[in-house]
Amino acid sequence: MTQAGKARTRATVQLAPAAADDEQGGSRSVRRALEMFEFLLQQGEPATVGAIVGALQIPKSTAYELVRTLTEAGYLEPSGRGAGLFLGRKLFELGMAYRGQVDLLRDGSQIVEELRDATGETVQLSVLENDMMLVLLKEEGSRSIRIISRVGSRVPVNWAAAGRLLVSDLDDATLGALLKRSVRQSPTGRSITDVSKLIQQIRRFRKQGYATELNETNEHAGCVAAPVIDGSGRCVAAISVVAPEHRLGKQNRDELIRRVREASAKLSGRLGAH
Amino acid sequence: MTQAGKARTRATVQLAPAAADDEQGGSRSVRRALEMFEFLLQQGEPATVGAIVGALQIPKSTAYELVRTLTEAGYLEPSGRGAGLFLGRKLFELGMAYRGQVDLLRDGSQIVEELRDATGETVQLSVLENDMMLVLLKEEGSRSIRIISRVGSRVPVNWAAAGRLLVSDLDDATLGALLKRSVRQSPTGRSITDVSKLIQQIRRFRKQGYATELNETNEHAGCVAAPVIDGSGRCVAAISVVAPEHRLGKQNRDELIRRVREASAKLSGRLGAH
DNA sequence: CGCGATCGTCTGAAATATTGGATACTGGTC
DNA sequence: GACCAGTATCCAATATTTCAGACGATCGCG
Repeated sequence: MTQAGKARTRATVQLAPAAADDEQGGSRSVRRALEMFEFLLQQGEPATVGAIVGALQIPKSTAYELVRTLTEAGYLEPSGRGAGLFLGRKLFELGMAYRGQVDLLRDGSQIVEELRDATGETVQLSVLENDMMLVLLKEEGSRSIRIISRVGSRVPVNWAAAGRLLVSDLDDATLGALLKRSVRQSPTGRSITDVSKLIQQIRRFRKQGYATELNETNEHAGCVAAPVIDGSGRCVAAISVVAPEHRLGKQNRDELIRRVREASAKLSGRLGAH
Repeated sequence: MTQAGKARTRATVQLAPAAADDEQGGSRSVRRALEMFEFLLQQGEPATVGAIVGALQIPKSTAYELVRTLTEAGYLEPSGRGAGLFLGRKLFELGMAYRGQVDLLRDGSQIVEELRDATGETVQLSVLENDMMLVLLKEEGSRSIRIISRVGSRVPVNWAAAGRLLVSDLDDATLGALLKRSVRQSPTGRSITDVSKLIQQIRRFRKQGYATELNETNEHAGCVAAPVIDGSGRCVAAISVVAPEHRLGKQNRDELIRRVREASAKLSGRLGAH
């Protein structure tokens, strides 16, 4: 067999720096299907097959074939209005099944909503994944503010109060390495990027039992976060409230801190923390 | 008659939906990956690769390959404790994205929870899909009862009060045909299976604005349901409360009916019904 | 300790999906 | 009515995945 080597004749279009998750091996079509999901997830809105082809750089015919398979199975569906496809209902069902299986989410989604209702602000539940903070749940407050993170988005841990709590379990060496890898300057340029300073701050937040942040990732907004601790004592998540600056005066802030800590303690209790 | 202008060049065989999800064509690996999801969804609990191989009847090597691809991408993940795999977090993220896009679910999940909190009973939101009733959302009540349907499960419309409302839009002919195809005897053997009787009952329920059922699918339990109507006047979903028989005495039942109707009216309003 | 059972990886031949381009079909514009 | 741009399907050659079974690694158990 002329095993023509692996000369990956990549269509030369060396566009983007090639996403890191460009693993290879295994079924190609499956990876592509997954990429389609992620593309739509990021978009946050329906896209036409043409758009998908453009974004993912895959052949038209293949894309149509894939789309058909996924659509028939309910994993994609034609957007209600307008043209284009979006994620399908089946994915919702699967997501709910996942939630039902995972304590953190099953109990967390309820507590996050309670906190949202109690404060009127946007509340998030985040975890650490791959050195970054991942927003798992978000409930919009009544007065919604533009916040940087959508559900599913990943941001460096130094961009948010919650992120700093999530890594507060690590020992100095590990933490330092993680920070060195992942720290980025925030949109507003106000977050701490110096690793040793960050470590100090993180230690303080942990001891304190909550963390706060103002204007670091978002002009005129800040957040208050508290750690969720599981049965083994590890910080597995953080609950945070995002609020506009003018509602973060001392009085309101103290109130928010109290409520956030209360909520995260409640969730920690449900996870078996003592 | 639509001018037949050009004879259908290619008899576009958009054949019947074929209840069986045994479609073929398109990427095999993708279909298999999807089957794995559905298998885990049905199981409701983690499974080993071996179990999956057995259930889906696919070659071992292929299964491992697929599992690896899916696991690396976060669509499957090793179950916390014990061995086995389960649905992964990514699916949760996608599910939430879907929810965020669909009014029915975005608003519905909130309203369902409110109703659960108000009544303490298990509340469901269901839709019609492929002749069957599909439970999209479920919130367990404080005193949980064994109910036949999990989220994602499909049951014949004659098994539940909600199901009967979901088909109440259809005209007699269509409704009759649907019933003839899909009606099954319920677990307790108590639900109506006679098509013309069912149609009568359905018409009555629709006029009444709510439906009830007792012991038909579940000994010692019953449910109360009300229709969710969208902007165009169609019944797109139904909210139902499941309760143990002893809490369905006239008084309690009337109270539940009132609350369910209230909740579904509220959701209908959010969807643009007038 | 050795046994059987399950888990997980690996291999090259066989089966299958993928690909680019041709080809219709749609809908809107001049 | 002709035309363009975008959408969607079809085709045969080819590259890729799939498959069966062999193999090593683990695990549980008497």
